[in-house]
Amino acid sequence: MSETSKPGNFITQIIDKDNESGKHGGKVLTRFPPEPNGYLHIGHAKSICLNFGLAQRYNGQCNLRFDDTNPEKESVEYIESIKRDVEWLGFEWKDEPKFASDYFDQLFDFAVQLIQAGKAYACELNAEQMREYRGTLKEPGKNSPFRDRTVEENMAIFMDMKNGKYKDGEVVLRAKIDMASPNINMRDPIIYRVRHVHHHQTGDKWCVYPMYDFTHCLSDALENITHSVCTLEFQDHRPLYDWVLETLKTAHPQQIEFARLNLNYTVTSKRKLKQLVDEKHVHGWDDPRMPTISGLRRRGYTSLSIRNFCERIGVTKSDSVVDVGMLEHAIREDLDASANRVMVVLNPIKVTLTNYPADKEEIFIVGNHPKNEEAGTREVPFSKELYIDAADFSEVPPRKWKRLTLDGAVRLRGGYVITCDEAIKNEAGEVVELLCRYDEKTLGVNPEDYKPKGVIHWVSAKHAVDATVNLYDRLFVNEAPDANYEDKTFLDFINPDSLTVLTNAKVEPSLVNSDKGQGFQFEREGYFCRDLKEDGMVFNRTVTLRDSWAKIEAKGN
RNA sequence: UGGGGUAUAGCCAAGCGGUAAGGCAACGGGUUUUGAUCCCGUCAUGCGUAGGUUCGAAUCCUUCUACCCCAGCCA
Repeated sequence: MSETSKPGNFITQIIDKDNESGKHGGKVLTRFPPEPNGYLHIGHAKSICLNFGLAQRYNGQCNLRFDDTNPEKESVEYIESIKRDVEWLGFEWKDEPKFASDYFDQLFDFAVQLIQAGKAYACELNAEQMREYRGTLKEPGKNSPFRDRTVEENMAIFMDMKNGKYKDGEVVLRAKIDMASPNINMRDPIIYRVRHVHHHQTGDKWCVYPMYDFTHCLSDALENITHSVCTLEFQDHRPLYDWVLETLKTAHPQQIEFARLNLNYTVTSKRKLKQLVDEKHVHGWDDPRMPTISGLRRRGYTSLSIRNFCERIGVTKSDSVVDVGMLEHAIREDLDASANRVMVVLNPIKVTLTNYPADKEEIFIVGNHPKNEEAGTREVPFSKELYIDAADFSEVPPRKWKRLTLDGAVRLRGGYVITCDEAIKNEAGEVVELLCRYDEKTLGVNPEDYKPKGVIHWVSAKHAVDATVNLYDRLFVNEAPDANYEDKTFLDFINPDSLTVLTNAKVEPSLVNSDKGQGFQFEREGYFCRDLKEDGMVFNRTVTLRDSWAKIEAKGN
């Protein structure tokens, strides 16, 4: 049954109808079929959530299949990263991961069947001639001079192709369909080519490799896939998909196309992502600024937030561009509920409490989460000298200022109310230290005769731990870096401030015991996570908190 | 008339002949020891255009328009 609280889409409607008519015997078997030629990105996450989600919804299953028919571009490193990413997203594929290359023998036999049925032929047109014979979008193509070879001749050549008697590019095997078809994919498409290269799975066994259009439909059929979900650009390939399966009389999965994900301020094309990595505009595929699954993970995105995001954007056939704000909302929502709060001073300025004993120390018990008691408490040490953020003090405060200022009082989060008496400056006129008084009657209670302006975070200087904090911002300053511009490429839109490294941050001591990858809310600053790779105190900003003060400030006071 | 698709708010998206869901964003207001969260409220007489059918149309028909994809021995 398709009983579920989750909203459906046009694909679930198709499946519901299939289930009513008993088309696939009520079974649902989907597949996620990446080519292992790069790392998975947020666009793949949409496809993964869709395919595995469909399987879950209908109590079916989903295969992970590597579409590895073009070995030159592929590698085992990519295969491993893809498995890791799919698993991390929280999905389980049916049985062992599958490879199109597992079917090379059967695919070869299918090609032989086509030849024997007079539906495929060996063609020795070179690439340039092939293009000429293909025709154009508006003009029909013309038949290859090799189109009417005998079955025997085609068989002999195909065997010679397989046996290495041809060099790369000398001959191909083509399906014999219709050179005048208005659909270019049907103009005798190439189904096998000669390529003397090592394959990461099959080694040197083969020097002929099947093309996508021949491989994909048959792999689906061999696995008894019921619904073969792919992106819109394959719509024109569906007639060929159906032709191959009908001609070979195999099982016949239904190809269904949906719109791929586009995100503004982001590029999601493997070619461009690879370029960012190769040209070192970022520090690798898992750079936290990358829209790759591994980049998002290192940035601090949770798999739940990505799944929620994919669910919310929906599945349709219309090209659309989703606002990255939606992604940011998804991670804020998850982390607000799940991340423990902690105090970290990003740009420290010293505060000395003139009326606090020099040798005194206190331990405050502070809640880890404002709405979840089960998150427990932690000990936060307090002493005479503290750090607060430079941005939390202003000598000449703007209107509506709710932070520290001369003669102003403010609550130290989880601690006392303090009042600032004096700002000490260096020769350059910059404030380097604040002399304040604390009100000993204000621990846990509000003062009776005056009202603190606001609440700021802090850390005890003596107990603070130094940390490096990577402040990440969006990688591109242009909403559509991917679009075609006359004189600019996406590289021209790279945000020069996409990464700001703070090396002087002061974190509260409890953070020393954090785990790599663990997410926190640095109170009043944003959500951060301990870096997955670095051993020391290195934190990455996942996303800022929503900031209504920034809006007020921007409007001018 | 090359073929294949898509058009609902700033963005995503429900809707499937009975009178425009929801989310994001934005904007007001309330609560708050995070300018966060949370809560309350506002936000399409309108569904790409122009006609038609109908008691009734975003939904059916016709016209036009805009945008996306296709001429790899890539997937």
